[in-house]
Amino acid sequence: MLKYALLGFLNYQTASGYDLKQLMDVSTSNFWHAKQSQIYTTLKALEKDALVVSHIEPQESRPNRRVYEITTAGQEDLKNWTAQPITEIESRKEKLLLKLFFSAQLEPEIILTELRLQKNLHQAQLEKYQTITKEVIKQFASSLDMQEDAKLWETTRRFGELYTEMYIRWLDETIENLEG
Amino acid sequence: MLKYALLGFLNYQTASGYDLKQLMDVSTSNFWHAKQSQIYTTLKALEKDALVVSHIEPQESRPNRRVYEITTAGQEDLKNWTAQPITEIESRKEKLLLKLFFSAQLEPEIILTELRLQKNLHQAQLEKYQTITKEVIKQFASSLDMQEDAKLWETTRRFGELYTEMYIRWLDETIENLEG
DNA sequence: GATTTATATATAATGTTTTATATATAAAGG
DNA sequence: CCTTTATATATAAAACATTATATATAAATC
Repeated sequence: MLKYALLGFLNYQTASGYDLKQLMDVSTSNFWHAKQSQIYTTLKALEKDALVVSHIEPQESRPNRRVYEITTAGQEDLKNWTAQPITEIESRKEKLLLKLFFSAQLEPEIILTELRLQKNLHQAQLEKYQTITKEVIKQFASSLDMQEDAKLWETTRRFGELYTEMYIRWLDETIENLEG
Repeated sequence: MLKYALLGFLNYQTASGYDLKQLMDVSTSNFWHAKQSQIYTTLKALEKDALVVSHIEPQESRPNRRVYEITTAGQEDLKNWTAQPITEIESRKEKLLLKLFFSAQLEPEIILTELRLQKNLHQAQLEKYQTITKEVIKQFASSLDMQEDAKLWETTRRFGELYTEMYIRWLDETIENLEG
């Protein structure tokens, strides 16, 4: 799947592995993230499959950049993928819930401390979605002149916002439940 | 992490790989799922680490069962893990959002069809959480006489409910957005 | 002046997860 | 009667993802 995230970005403009890591961190990390090492190895695999090509861009006083460009085959592959409907629900993995499920023997105070910490983290995250992420989308929309595309980007930001609000609500309910 | 899901269940009662797969499917699949093959290989690894022990339970007219039992070391490991706080936010992967993010070139009707399909799937899922999952928790609570533990199980079910309601709300918003 | 952060790529080793396959029998459904 | 579903375990192969490490320089911060 990372494959398509990378092709998706390269379909807008050429980019290095370093660029792509940063792009993902500020835009898709809400619903798709990757480590640097995976991005670099996946780009290499994409080039082997001729879905992208790269060339070295020499730099003075900075390490040289390997800049990737999507090929026609890459664009086709990407379009095929986006047209393919998803017919199931995505399954989640939530370590916190797993731990909670098996925490009956723990002191309630220990659980409560953890839930309160999570609340702080999610409140900070919510603010990021409402300020930084919103701003980043605006910036890209105007710098790339992609107001139409930005509407879709905004829906994914909105998901992050709603999700985090839901999470905080669930934490509040659960905290109250354990306190009472 | 699957390791702790398995230890967590075995801390309640002995079980075979087959049992554990079924248990997870009806209880934790909302926040932690695993394939049969991973469960069997992880159980084997746990036994190698002496966190569980197994013995064969012969059956007539059914394949023999390999029944696992948690060891004292396993119980300690589990307790250490539950006591260890999680200090970050869990990151999600949502294929649908990734696809949507890069779907600007697609016909809006194709996107809308997909979102409407997802709405149906999530509505069915919501009903499951509100009926089947709720009932399963009640059953386990009374058959194991674990009313206190069941309160925690219920909070995880509630997460699934809230999450799915949120998802449907986001789908509604997004559908309206693309229609308008 | 020393440390940290940012720029930039690359790969080895390890860990996690999925897909696929093999085997065998009984019960249930069409 | 035939097919599917349920019971039950096991492993190989592949795909996906994380952790760790190496290298090098400039800018920013303490």
